[in-house]
Amino acid sequence: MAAAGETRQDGRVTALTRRERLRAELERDAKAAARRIAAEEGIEGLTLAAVARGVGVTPPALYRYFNGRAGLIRAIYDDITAEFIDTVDRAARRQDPDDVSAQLHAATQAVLDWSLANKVEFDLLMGAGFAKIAESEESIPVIIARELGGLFGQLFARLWNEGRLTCPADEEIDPVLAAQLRTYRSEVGLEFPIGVVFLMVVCWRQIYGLLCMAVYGHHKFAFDDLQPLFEHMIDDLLGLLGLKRSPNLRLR
Amino acid sequence: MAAAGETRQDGRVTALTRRERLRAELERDAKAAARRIAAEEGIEGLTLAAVARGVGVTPPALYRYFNGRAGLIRAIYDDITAEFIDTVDRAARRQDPDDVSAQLHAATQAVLDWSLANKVEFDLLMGAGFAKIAESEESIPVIIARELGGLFGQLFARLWNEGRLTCPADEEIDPVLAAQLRTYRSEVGLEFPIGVVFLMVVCWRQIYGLLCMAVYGHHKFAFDDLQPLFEHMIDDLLGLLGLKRSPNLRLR
DNA sequence: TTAAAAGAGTGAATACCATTAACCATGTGT
DNA sequence: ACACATGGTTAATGGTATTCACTCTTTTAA
Repeated sequence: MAAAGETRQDGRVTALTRRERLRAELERDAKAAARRIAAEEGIEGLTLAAVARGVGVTPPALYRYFNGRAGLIRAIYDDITAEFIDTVDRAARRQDPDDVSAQLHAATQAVLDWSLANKVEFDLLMGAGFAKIAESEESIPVIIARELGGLFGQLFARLWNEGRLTCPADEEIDPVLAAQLRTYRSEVGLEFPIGVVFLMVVCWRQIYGLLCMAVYGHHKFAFDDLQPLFEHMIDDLLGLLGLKRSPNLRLR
Repeated sequence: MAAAGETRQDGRVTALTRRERLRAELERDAKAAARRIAAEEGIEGLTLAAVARGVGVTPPALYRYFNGRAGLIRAIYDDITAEFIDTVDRAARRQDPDDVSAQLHAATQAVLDWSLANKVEFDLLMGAGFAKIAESEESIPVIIARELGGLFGQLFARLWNEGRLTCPADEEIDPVLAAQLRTYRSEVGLEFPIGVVFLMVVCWRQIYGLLCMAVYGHHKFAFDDLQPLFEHMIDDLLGLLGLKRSPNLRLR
């Protein structure tokens, strides 16, 4: 019976005790159930009771795994962030490493596609759901900005280093805005002039607008498919960076 | 006691019976309480029980006034829409009637200011809250777009009629996008070429992005005050329309 | 090997909430 | 004065989060 002596000092294989394995499984299943329910019913329909039913356990049991409903949401928030960043990162890496235009294009398209395919998750990461999580936690606000900003920032850095960007000089930027850009730069860990940071923010502001239009759909009555508007936007933005649409774009 | 014979055939003064007056008052108070609670607690904290407490009545009584919680939210949605449009409209009308630049600028600033001062309401009108209401109701999706689109559309119409706009010709626009623009134009009731409609949508996409950044605050860690970014944006957008910032702008 | 400790689940209890139904008081109009 | 519509009540149902006390099992240590 007690033949389960897997736990070795050298953590070679099956270094997990039975309890740890079951715990990991239930935690994984609970988060999966939570995401499925949230996607189907919306975030307000995500109840501990429903998750408990989904994994065949009573609601109080979930308190051994998450800090209540808020803790569960926070837990899937972290998963979703990782998944989102990974998706966008993969889309960029699928391009020719020297084709920055294609990488920017593909990454942006991936952001739109993921957001449309995961509306509830988008709301949690970058919409109203974010605000609720952010007010209770301290470290949250920077996560998504740092990860996504870092990803796009690498591409902007390459453009800057190649001398292909035209952007305002430090002195031309309004002092208040300049201070904000410096804060952003240091939080995200970027290493180019704030004029380039300004370009990033201008691009993001436009992308984000299209994203919210797509996800929240208050113009859905006319713009059911936002791809045409996206095509125009991406050309605009690439132009702003002195680029043209790459002929070698690979969208999976 | 029954001396309340106000109801005349000619509805001159006090054409309201006692019951009607009390009903109107409670409905008004309930909606006011609901908006106060929503602003303080967030939309998910808006419960019928809390509203009932606020107006000194038991929860079931509110069912005589609203179709449950969803009906109450729908009711304040209509109020909020009217208030929002009125606010923006006033800001535009406060300008010189011939100064279209100032009117556009002031209206846009008013949109930002109102959104920041009424984040929960913004979410209801143009964010995640909208999507939830829209899926149950049919007429909803067009309300805010028609009202706001009509308001800005008037100004774009003047610019177009004065021949000051440069925009793509009908043939230059991607057919799918053109169809969407025509749908939008007819729903909102605009009367200029779809190239001008395209300009409107491009502007709105950018404004909306800044709004969502401001309201949902996922860049708040660096851009606490979005006014500097707004200033840049408004110059960009006015430039896109062949305008310059008006020296006669009046922001209340 | 065996006993203590830690962990993970349960059921019961509390306290909210929405919603419906039955019922009662009162204002309204004939 | 009387019938009726209106607007409120209480009670009941069923859903939710959360805490607590308790039990069973696994793990760990003597």
